[in-house]
Amino acid sequence: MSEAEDQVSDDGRRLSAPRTARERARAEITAEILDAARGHLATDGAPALSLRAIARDLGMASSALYRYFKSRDELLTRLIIDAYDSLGAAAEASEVTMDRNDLAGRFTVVCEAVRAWALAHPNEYALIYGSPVPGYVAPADTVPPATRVTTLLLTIIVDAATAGRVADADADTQDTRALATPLAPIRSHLPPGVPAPLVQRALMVWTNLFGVISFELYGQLHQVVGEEPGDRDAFFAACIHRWIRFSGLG
Amino acid sequence: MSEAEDQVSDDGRRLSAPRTARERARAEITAEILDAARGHLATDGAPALSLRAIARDLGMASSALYRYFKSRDELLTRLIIDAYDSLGAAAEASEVTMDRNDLAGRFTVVCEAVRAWALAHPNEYALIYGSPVPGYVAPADTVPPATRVTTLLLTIIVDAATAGRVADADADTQDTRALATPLAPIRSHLPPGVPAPLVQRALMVWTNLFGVISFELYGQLHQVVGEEPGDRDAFFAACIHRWIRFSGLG
DNA sequence: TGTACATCAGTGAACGCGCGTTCACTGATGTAC
DNA sequence: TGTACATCAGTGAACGCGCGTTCACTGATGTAC
Repeated sequence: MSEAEDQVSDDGRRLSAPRTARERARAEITAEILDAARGHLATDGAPALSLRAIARDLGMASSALYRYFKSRDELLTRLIIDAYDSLGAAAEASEVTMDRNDLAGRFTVVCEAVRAWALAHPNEYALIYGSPVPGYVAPADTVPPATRVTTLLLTIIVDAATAGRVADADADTQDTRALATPLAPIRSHLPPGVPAPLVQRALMVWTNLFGVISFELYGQLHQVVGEEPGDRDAFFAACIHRWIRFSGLG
Repeated sequence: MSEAEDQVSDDGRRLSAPRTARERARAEITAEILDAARGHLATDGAPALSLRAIARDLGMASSALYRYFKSRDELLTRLIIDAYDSLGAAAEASEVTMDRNDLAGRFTVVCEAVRAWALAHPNEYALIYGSPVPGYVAPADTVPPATRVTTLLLTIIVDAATAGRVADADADTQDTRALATPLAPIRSHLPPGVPAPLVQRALMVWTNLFGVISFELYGQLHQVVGEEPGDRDAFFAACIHRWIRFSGLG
């Protein structure tokens, strides 16, 4: 690892260069396995993900996969981490294009990026935000990538608070004390001084964002919100609009 | 069917009396199969639900199950319908105990009943509100029981609106026109005259309720909201409090 | 630069398992006369 | 009330399939001298 640093190839493209042909091939085939796995994810869902089916796709013996992943669970873990990272990267990429002072704009593009990613990768979304795969327990290294989107959303709302730009949190203050202990875990990751009621509101927006997207994806909006082009977009836009006001961003 | 009406037994208990021993046995064994299935659901989740495992539990040949259910999918459908009905009944039972005029109270007990049911039946909850079981398509008769909780929640908010008890929906009116088409499906099931922005807010509360519960159940609140006794209760209570205000109930 | 040895990718057979569904059959329960 | 026939529940074997994982082996790639 310490020797395999990034290099710049002759034509100037950046690549995280595996030096030997073996390492290069290994990286490529690992990527092919993951791609094939994501293909099956999209068709059959995570619980039905089969190493043998992936091997068949790639025209190799199923036992060969064990040179790349120790077990089916390790493959699943990798897919989960990659999905969180893919979603996180998409959200972050949208967010950095916005003016730092346009808090409502930053928030809006993050919500839209999350939804767009979910609609484009429904089974990867289900893998990370759907019901857990039975019998699989996510190891600890899935946690950091999982926090990227959460962090992004909370940061925006907290940025507003620290800049003194939050709207009056009205009667919220009445449960400030009741929320101190329950919200302690997340508040320990935030700068000090963010009032608990605001964190509460931010978490509600966060859960609502994924709640709406999950309902849209899993068919729960059937016969509730129209399915014509633009109907769900309009509904989602109206959600964003109200989340911004609810969390004091605009 | 037309002959198998409800009857009252000698000791006064009401039973939907199957007249013959055969019909009685059939009803009992059907119930045992469903109970065993729910047991496996709790352990292994819906995708791994196995007819053979259920048959083993009941000490009968796996082929015997086909006298009760045409296929695994039919069993799943029945479990889904029963789960929606069980949740709906729990919510309705809580709601009717409240004073009709106490809108916030009615709303609160419904939210609490839904969460309590979900925590008590996590895998049945996942069956109906989690990622869909791959390869299974829910038939039309799962739709009516699915609407019970939704109807209940929307009814309360709409009751408030028709009684002129909704708080001013402030700047909401600006997207009244944009929401007309997207929200047409659900509004066709509501009394006329309920303003679109209010329906929008009601749907946001509805999606948020299930979003919060799903996150709690699927472990997404880990390191966000405390896990000590009462922490999640307090967080949820604070959610309810804000939903009531957000939807104009109090 | 060439050779000897170590590392690694990939094979194919096998182990042991579980699954949904069908089918011909037996024996008990219900029904019509 | 008794008998003959039809209906139904349950059996056990079988079909055809798929799965994750292990193992001894071959042949190619990489490395040290």
